[in-house]
Amino acid sequence: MPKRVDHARRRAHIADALVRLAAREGLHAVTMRGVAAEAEVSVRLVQYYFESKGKLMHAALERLEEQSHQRWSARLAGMRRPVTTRAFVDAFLAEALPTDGPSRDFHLVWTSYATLAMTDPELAAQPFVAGPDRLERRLAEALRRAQDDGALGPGRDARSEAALLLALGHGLGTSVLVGQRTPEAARTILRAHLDQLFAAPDVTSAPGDARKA
Amino acid sequence: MPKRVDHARRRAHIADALVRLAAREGLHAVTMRGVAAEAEVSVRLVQYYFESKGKLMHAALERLEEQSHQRWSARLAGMRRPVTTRAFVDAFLAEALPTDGPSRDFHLVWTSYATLAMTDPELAAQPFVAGPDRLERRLAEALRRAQDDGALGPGRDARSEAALLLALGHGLGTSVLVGQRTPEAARTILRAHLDQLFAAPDVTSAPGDARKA
DNA sequence: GTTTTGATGATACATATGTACCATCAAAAG
DNA sequence: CTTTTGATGGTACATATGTATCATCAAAAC
Repeated sequence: MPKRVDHARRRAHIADALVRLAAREGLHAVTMRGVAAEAEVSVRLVQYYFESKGKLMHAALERLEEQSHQRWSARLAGMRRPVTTRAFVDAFLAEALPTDGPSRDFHLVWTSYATLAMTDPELAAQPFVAGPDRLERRLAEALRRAQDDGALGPGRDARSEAALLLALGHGLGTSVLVGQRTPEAARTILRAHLDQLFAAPDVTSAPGDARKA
Repeated sequence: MPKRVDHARRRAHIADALVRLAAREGLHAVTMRGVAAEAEVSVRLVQYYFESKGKLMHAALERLEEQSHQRWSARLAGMRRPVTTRAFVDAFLAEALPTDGPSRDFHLVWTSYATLAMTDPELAAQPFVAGPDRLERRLAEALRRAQDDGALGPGRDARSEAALLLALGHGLGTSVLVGQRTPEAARTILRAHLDQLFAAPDVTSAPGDARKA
């Protein structure tokens, strides 16, 4: 047998090139030749590791998802224990907004894919439903726990609030990507809402929560 | 002089065809030939009334904006006077979500344009900032009036809440377009938030009766 | 009636793009 | 060494697409 190569590595390299290209020039401008150039490989190689452009697009989307999951896990792992509900939700929001470069790239390309999936039946809409759905369930669960602890305002529906937070995150993220708002402004709005949501009667549950001046 | 034609009418006809096509097969699938076929005219005519594809895209976007403004005005005009703040905001939300067919088409194509504008410097990002900005100011103004009347919960920042509502509307709209949520579910979430926002203090006031000083 | 000119049609052209095909190289197996 | 085969390069081909060019038609102006 001749030289063996780590296929997963090559595929990841090329998929990353696609994401970079899409983040820079738009997903609509992604082409086989463009991806090959960005990855600094020949077009043939892109064909070799991904049968067709459709497969490549799917693979890049899966990689995006994987990376997102990875980033989220890393952030969770880096948090001080025990993780309060407020801290958990704060972390979620920080990840939900396009702040630094990589995050911006991720959100931009992800949004592009989502927009594409609205009409293209080839592109499974599943990732755009399953992913957020899972996050929504986790968030709802966290909020429910907070509610049991009395940290959540009364008359709140955890499920509904979780869905709201997710939608709000996406909406604010879009406004940032379009250039309407700065990440800081978006963050401020989000935090204000959280302060309202977690408006405790008089008790401050855990250390590390932000206080308004 | 030979036969004269209403250029504005022809341009509107073709632009509408583009929007229909984009709503059905995606903005990325919009092509000169496709638009011509959808409008049932020759490609030459599309070239004749719009110099290039870029101009056509710009024109269609402007038309979208115009139609949106038109729909909003019509809804406002159809409301029973006097228009309470809550009713105003409700109307805004109803317009912000993709409910019926035309609304869905509008939001889908508008979102596609916005996604495109994130990377394409040709497409002025201005419409995606100026439009929402204006709406945001109007909303903020309405909320401020409501606050003066005591209809808004205390400790609320009208500006911030207006921005939140706009972002929330977009986020929920996207979740509907992707198929994650039904329009009804989105509407429910939105209404729940509004109920919270307009939660009157223990003052017993008749719902829907926001009197002006 | 002839001319003029706005409106419209058909088509050619250069280019971009996805994909298929053929060739080469090098390392492992015999 | 020879053979085998995974990895890679180069390129041709069919098609789609934006745009330019040539042609036609009909109504208004003379």
